Amino acid sequence: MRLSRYFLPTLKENPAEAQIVSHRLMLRAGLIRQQTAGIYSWLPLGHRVLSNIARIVREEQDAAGCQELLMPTLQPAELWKESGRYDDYGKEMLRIIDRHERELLYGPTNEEMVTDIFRASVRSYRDLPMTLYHIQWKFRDEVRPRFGVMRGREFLMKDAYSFDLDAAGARRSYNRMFVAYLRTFARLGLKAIPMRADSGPIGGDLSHEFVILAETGESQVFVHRELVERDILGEALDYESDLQPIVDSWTTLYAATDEKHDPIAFGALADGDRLEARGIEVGHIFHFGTTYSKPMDVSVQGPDGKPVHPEMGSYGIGVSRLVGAIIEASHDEAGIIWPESVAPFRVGLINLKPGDAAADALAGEIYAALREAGTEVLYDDRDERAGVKFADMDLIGLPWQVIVGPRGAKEGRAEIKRRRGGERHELDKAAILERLLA
RNA sequence: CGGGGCGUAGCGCAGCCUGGUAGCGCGACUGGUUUGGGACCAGUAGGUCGUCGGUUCGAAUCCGGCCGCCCCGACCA
Repeated sequence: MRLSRYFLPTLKENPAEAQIVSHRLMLRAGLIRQQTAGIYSWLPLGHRVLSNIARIVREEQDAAGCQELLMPTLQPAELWKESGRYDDYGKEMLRIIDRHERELLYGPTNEEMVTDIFRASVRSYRDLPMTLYHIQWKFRDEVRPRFGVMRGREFLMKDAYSFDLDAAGARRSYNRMFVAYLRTFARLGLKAIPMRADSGPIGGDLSHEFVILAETGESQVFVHRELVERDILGEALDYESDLQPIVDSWTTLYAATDEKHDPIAFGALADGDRLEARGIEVGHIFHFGTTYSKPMDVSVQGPDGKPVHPEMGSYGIGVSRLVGAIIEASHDEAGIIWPESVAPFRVGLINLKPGDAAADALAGEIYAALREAGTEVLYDDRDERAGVKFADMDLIGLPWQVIVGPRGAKEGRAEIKRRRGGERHELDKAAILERLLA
């Protein structure tokens, strides 16, 4: 993509409404624009990031055996009256009346709807276990939206719902999702720590929040250092196997948000193992048993011919929130530093002097070669001063920069710079391509 | 929902107290000079001063209603 033709409205100054760093950078880097309180448009660059995150979430859900579907944003109120939540949910639920005076609502979550879909078509225990998910916009009419996309009213969320025959099956589904979440956040370049959360009406230990570590996080967290150092992606994984040992290995080490913090237990850890940090919640998994399957009268026929209410769980990831959360966890004074997996482009190619024959030729060749190799590259071919291009490129945070100047170009050389850390090398074209395409 | 703040050009702000017909920086556009870290000179365009009403000869400015946005708290993926 040529930057001269790309819609990338960057801002030199901080918009007054943005207080936290991710919000400021998202506005300045041309990722989003606010439409009204807590509701944002995603500009091309931001949309690419959002799509990349959704793609990774989807890949890991599929790998864990979940099936994607897509439920609507608008839901009939009847479903929520069935479960009893229509009155319970309060003003956070956006209620809508259509032309026929039918009551609708903009879904804040989809337990009722997925349960309705399930009960309409699933009859036998043989169809279980089943986990369905979708990635869809949700709306919660927060009294006070803030922090940009981290706490918007409209937000993109992955929500999954598991159906199992019994509690043991539900635990297996829960464990699969637990591990899938660890992998998902790791692939997004984040350190995510599962933390015990309030358990549901059933009690038990099947509720965890996934909190990523970021210096500017909103809440204080206390964790065993080993949890931060583990590399889940480097571990072999078979979703068909018993995952309980893996889950246990994560849940037995100390990890708590400040509400759940137990200073005595934490204090008992060795000095070097105690880690206090700031965190942002980006996911929540939750077993809730038959909370919906009973009142909504869902059952499948069991092996003995008798009806069974399925055990259910739900599992959320805040996809749009993650864009902000990743920035909170990965930025510097100059701007965003995208992890490679979610970067809107992998390479930013700067031609310092468009119009210079040697620079144009070399930059053009590198651009073509990268594109041919399938690498996403944003080519800054604008007629701007060097400083502007450097500043913009640092701001938008692409992982690699290739800088072609007239002097080096004459000798066939350009500079390659890693955004994270700023390390740079002047190399010839072949060496640059080799580094980027290795 | 309680408390506080703010709405003036695309962005950041001054002007308001003490009414007299709107200004600065950045950005945009044109021309020229520049050219490896947000250049310089000259020129141009761009504002129903959130909105409705009141006071006044005259309102961005004073008074009132409404709308919107931000911050702190309570609440939350």
